Amino acid sequence: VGRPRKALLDRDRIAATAMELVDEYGDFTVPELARRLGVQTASVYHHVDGRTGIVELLRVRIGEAIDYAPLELRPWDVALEAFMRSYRAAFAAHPRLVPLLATTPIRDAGILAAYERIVAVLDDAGFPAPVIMTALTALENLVLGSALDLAAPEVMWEVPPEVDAPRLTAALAAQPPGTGRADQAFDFGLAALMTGLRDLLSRTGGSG
Amino acid sequence: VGRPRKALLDRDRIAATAMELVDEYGDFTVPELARRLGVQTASVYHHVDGRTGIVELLRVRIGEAIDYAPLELRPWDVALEAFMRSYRAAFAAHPRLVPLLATTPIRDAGILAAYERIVAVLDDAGFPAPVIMTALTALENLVLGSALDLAAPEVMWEVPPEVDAPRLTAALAAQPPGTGRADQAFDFGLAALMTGLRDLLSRTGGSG
DNA sequence: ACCTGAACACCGTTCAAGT
DNA sequence: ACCTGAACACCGTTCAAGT
Repeated sequence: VGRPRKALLDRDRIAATAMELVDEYGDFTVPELARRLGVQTASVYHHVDGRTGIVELLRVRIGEAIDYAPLELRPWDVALEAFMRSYRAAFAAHPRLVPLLATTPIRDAGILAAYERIVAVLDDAGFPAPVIMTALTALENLVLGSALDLAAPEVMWEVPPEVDAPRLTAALAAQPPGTGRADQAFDFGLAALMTGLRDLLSRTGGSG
Repeated sequence: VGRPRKALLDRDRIAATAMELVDEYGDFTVPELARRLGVQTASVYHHVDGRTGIVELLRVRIGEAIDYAPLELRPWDVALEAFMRSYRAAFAAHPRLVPLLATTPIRDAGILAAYERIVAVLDDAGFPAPVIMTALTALENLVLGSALDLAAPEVMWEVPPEVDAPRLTAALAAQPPGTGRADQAFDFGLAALMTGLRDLLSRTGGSG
């Protein structure tokens, strides 16, 4: 009872344990978290700004898991595509966290710095200024939409027996087994967006 | 006190009022809902299967707001693109509902019937069976990712003053004013996916 | 069948009291 | 500064009691 000689808790341990709970149960509560940390619920509040603050810690963690090195690659489309893959991979490591973060995308210094670099890459490549934000938003939507898909149980794509949907059932059966449906959809979407961007550049921008 | 001669509540009024609350506040609680319905909290439970059941009612409502007529159009790409727009428009009418539904996509009879028809359309157009589910998933990801974007406050895309991101700031300033950034990103993404699908068909499928 | 009032377990959060 | 124990408001849900 009273302050221990060495602190029992710190933000890192809180974040790591919350992440464990989300990975296991898809969500967390502060009492649950405290129990796992071997501490009283109220103690947690001395280190973070409420439950919201813990979710923010998890958001930052995901942001830190993104590998920004691909942005150094050239030409622009190789850099962009590789970065988007690393962005999505960070979510894929903790799919059940995605719905908790989905309301508001990551807007920490790391992501903003990455976006600054992406804008520069697109700008230098010759994209017209008015479309750059459109492209960036479309790419982010792709990553978030695909990340949500990772969180959805595969059962979501099963046709209930009482529903008569023979061709949908056949299409489901025709999927390459084992290969992740979600991964393939992301690959397809990313390839399509990249082609769209290259087309756009050759039509409206370029060195001419 | 006791049962009234005519029922005060029904599922439709519950759903409509819950939708009002979500539109206004971005969420709802059962006591809030009961208060607005002029009824005791416990009364609500006689008509729906808990709070989860109410969310399901809202999910169904969104599904019913989708216009399936575009699926009758020809050729296949016109039908598909028009349907995806109507799908997304249903979410756009209640953007703040999206995060509540995001965890699990709509899987009611209407959507399954629509997907059955889309699969048929793609199949008849000549798409190879193994890629049809990939295409369908990519399209759904686009709609859900863009719908989440609708729910995000526009402030999300502001650069905090302490962050040095001049080119991102410039790109934000170069956006066509008034025109929805979210809408344009959806348009771009949809156009890119449609082009990707047409390319895929001409390479792997077709009447040859 | 449908509404009420009371109850229960649980959650997020605060705060005075201790070291 | 950091942990505890107790407290508070609120939420989702249940249930016996009434008509």
